[in-house]
Amino acid sequence: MQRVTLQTIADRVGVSRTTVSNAFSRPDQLKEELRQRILEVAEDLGYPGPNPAARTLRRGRAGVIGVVFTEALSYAFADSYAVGFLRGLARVAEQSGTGLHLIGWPSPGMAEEVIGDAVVDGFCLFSPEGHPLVETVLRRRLPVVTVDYPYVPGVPFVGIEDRTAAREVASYLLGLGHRRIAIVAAEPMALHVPERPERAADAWLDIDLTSAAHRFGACRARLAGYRDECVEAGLTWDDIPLQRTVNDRELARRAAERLLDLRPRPTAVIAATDEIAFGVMDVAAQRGIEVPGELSVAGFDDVPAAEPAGLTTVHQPITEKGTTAGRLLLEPSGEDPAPCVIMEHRLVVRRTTAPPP
Amino acid sequence: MQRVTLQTIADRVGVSRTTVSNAFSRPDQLKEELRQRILEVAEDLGYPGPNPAARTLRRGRAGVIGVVFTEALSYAFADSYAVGFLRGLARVAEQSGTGLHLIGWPSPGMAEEVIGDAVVDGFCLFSPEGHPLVETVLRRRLPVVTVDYPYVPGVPFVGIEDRTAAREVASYLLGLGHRRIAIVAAEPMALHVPERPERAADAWLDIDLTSAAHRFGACRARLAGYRDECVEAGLTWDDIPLQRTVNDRELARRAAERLLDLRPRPTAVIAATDEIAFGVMDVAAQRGIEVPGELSVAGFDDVPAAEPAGLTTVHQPITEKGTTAGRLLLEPSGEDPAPCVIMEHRLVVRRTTAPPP
DNA sequence: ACTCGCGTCTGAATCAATTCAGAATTAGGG
DNA sequence: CCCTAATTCTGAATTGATTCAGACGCGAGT
Repeated sequence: MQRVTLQTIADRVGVSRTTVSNAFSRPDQLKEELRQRILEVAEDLGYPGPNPAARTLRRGRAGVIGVVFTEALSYAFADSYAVGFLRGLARVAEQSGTGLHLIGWPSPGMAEEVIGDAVVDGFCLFSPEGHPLVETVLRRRLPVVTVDYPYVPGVPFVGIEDRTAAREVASYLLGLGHRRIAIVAAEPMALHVPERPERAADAWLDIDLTSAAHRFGACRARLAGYRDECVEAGLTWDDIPLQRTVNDRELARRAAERLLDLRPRPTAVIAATDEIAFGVMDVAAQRGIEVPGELSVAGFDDVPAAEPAGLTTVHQPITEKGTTAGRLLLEPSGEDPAPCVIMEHRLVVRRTTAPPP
Repeated sequence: MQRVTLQTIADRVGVSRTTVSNAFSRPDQLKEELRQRILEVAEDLGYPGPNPAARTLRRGRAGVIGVVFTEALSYAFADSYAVGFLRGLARVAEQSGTGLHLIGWPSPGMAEEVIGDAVVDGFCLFSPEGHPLVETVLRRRLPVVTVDYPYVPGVPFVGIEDRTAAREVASYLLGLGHRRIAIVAAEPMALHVPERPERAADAWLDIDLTSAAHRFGACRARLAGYRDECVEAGLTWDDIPLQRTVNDRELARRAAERLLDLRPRPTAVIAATDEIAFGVMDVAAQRGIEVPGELSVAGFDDVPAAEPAGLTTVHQPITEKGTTAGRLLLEPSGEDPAPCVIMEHRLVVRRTTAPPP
């Protein structure tokens, strides 16, 4: 049997295709009686409704925005920061009847195709620092908003002062008297090479300082902030134990193990994200190291689990970032230069930090 | 300026539209040299790549599946059960380069349109018990898989034995010696009317027992299970304190307050979901009621936060449900009758339950 | 009787690609 | 030099709707 289209119905009812189209999309354009008859025939024939692809093609509007993650989606859903962001984004998207098309980066090459094939009206780039996907998305020449770096000229941006906030964390711990501070940095999975020597981080880090102000990722900015503050306090950067990992509790545990194996053991660990901080605390708990008695731990993001866990961290308005990004995308201001929203952050001191023993 | 299409490029290069199309989609169909020239001109003209809507229309395949929630999306992202499920679904979707189109139910009417306009190859209905959206989705006549009820004949299904599992929870608490057991049931937001008298639940509940085995929602099945077990143990159903709420920690607190106000106070509360159980524990903590010393609390789902919280609950394979649903949708077996996957569950006893004081 | 306007409905153009049969060109072998 | 086969490219049909100018009939106003 042939597929049922508007034409099938039109032929059956004895009206034009246009009229059938109107029956579905513009009820005021035809007599109610005829409309009912058309709808009835449509039902009889098992018509699934106007084909969305055809409709989108003609209308030039999809009613969907794409949200692009630089990690696999299955991974994004494990990250409560990403989920909180999505929550905010979903809120504004829903209000305007806009759908959300989620796109992850499961493997090189695959996402490029998905992005090229995404039937969307715009993209939200989530924390895509230095990721090849940025190019792919920009090529589509659709409205874009970037969240958490990089700042691309001409593209609206939502973020916080990561570097400043990071300094505040370091400053607070230094103020408590910590001198043996260790750092766990986060980097995108795509760039993560577990075997690489950790101090190669320096090259990675240096990019921050030499290139244009915003041309680096949030987690690199945080690392730079930690460094600024430590160096200013008189510590030697090269002596500060540093581990790099991805934003995943499980993987972070390995990095934490290496740091807590050091002798003398650090008295404080600064983690670039809460998720990583939890990994550090897991290892501490497992080894019977008391937090904060013997070890202070600080995170970043203030995800929902941070509060019950008593984690000292930097609070940032996660869902508000989502709503803001959504609004920038759905109600483009046409401003020039593109709007660049920097949101508030604040150091939240809880129960995982204390003066060194 | 005109929009740039394949034709624009074709005219400029002096080849046919077909050849330009091939340059993008079938590189093996033309000489590399010509292809390079075409790509160059495309770049010059700012061509954003083949239009996905047109491509989808012609190919008849979108490479996207729709995931339909019966609550607002912003709400789904707050529910770690839903997020865990999505995580599993995303895993298999990504492997086959399939995108995820998330659709919530922000308000009546809106979602219908979004579903009708969704450019997708199939739908996953997430826990849509008795929801009007089910009809809307089925009308699209695309492949569908349902998760957690209702079981629609002919539609593949993934779920667990909610009713049996619920009995196990009740049985366990009864076995500990509890007799003053209270229940907090969950129902979809769409059906939730806060002012309605609680015992009207009976009418709601009775539907379970009179209609076909699977024709009710997961949370109703759970409630039925609690009842079965309590009644069998000799309790009078009408004497058991019952509150209904939606699956939200915040809202659950109100229900919990009402239950913990009762005199004599229940010695155990069974919550239909973990999220609700957390709400109950919040209130208990706030009032200084000791758990499990003075009050036992049991949940359902075993979301990630349940373990650290020590919550006694029913474990179900959340992400596996997602991967299974994804597979049923992406690799349709064509089996008849439609596959109906019932996954394993297991009562996990932790630290929130103990014998009554 | 004529025109104006209104409510309904139609026809043809359009959206931007893919597909497939076949034409034109090139290459190789005898 | 010619025939065959492979390679490279083209034209026309197709995908399923929306859109807009205009046709048609009908009642009201002049």
